[in-house]
Amino acid sequence: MNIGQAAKHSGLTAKMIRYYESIGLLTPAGRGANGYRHYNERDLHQLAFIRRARDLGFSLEEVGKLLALWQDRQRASADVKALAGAHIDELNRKIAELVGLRDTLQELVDHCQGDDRPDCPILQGIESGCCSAPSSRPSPITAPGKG
Amino acid sequence: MNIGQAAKHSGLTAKMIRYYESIGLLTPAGRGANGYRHYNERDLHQLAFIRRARDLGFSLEEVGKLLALWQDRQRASADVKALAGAHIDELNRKIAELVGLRDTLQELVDHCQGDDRPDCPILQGIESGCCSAPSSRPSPITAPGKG
DNA sequence: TGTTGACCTTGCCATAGGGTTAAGGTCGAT
DNA sequence: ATCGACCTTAACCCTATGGCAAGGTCAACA
Repeated sequence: MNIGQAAKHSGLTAKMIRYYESIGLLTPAGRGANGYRHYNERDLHQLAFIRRARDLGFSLEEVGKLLALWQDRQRASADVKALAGAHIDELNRKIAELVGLRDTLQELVDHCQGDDRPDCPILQGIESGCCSAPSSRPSPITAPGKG
Repeated sequence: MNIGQAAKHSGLTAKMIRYYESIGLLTPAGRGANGYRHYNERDLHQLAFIRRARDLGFSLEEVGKLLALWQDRQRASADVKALAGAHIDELNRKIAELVGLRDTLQELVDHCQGDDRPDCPILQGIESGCCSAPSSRPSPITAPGKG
């Protein structure tokens, strides 16, 4: 099976699969005489695993560790649990951060008339740093790619 | 005042200030005979505004719009409120997404013994996509820069 | 005067997670 | 022989920022 078919079956894109191979997340796929990558059932299974781990918000680095554990029949489930637990902690940290931002901003918005006059507590709040400013710079939360 | 001092006073870094200038977020700073940028009180005020808007999680693009509104004495506060409201919506969307991921993952973790045996519902869950998979790919949430 | 160190300049590389496009090779079918 | 659909690598785009390098400037000190 070629990369296009593997992409469709796994829910990834061909680009992603090549990228994952290039960063060593995947062992290089076998190649035909024409240079095309080919994938068997086991490869598909692995791609699907990666896809779902990504869906759960694991970074590629974490996915790599999960893959290693997945393929290690001697693994201790405690290791997996620790990895997942660390990810949950990270998610909780980000959630708390975003909630803090939202609440601060919501407070400003609630005090803004939102009419055609220029007076605006939101701008004043940003200008003067009045409201409970988040303790530190929020971690970089990138805008979604484009949709 | 040179860029280093302006950076310290605003809480940004010199690098950020140059970057903001390069992308047109800031009008180019004045230069001395030696080519050094210099900043006055008004500039500092603007830098501080940007810094606090970033702290509230606005993207640089949004900060640009906020700056324009801030400097427009004819603005309608409704425009500011709309911008802030859209940002709150975006924050809420991201929060809901992260909460969904966390809950799914937490459920898997709760079912894992976490001992030295290899049996692991977490890996099984990822493998089979058993648990309520998030409806779509989570938006890319980058890891924090480095700390 | 010479040197040292702190500061400034520009510019390139890197990050995550790809999207998009380009230039070209391969394949099956007509 | 040619066409479209597929594949290959490569390269540049995005966010927002850190890091590093090579070189110019400046103030202070011997």
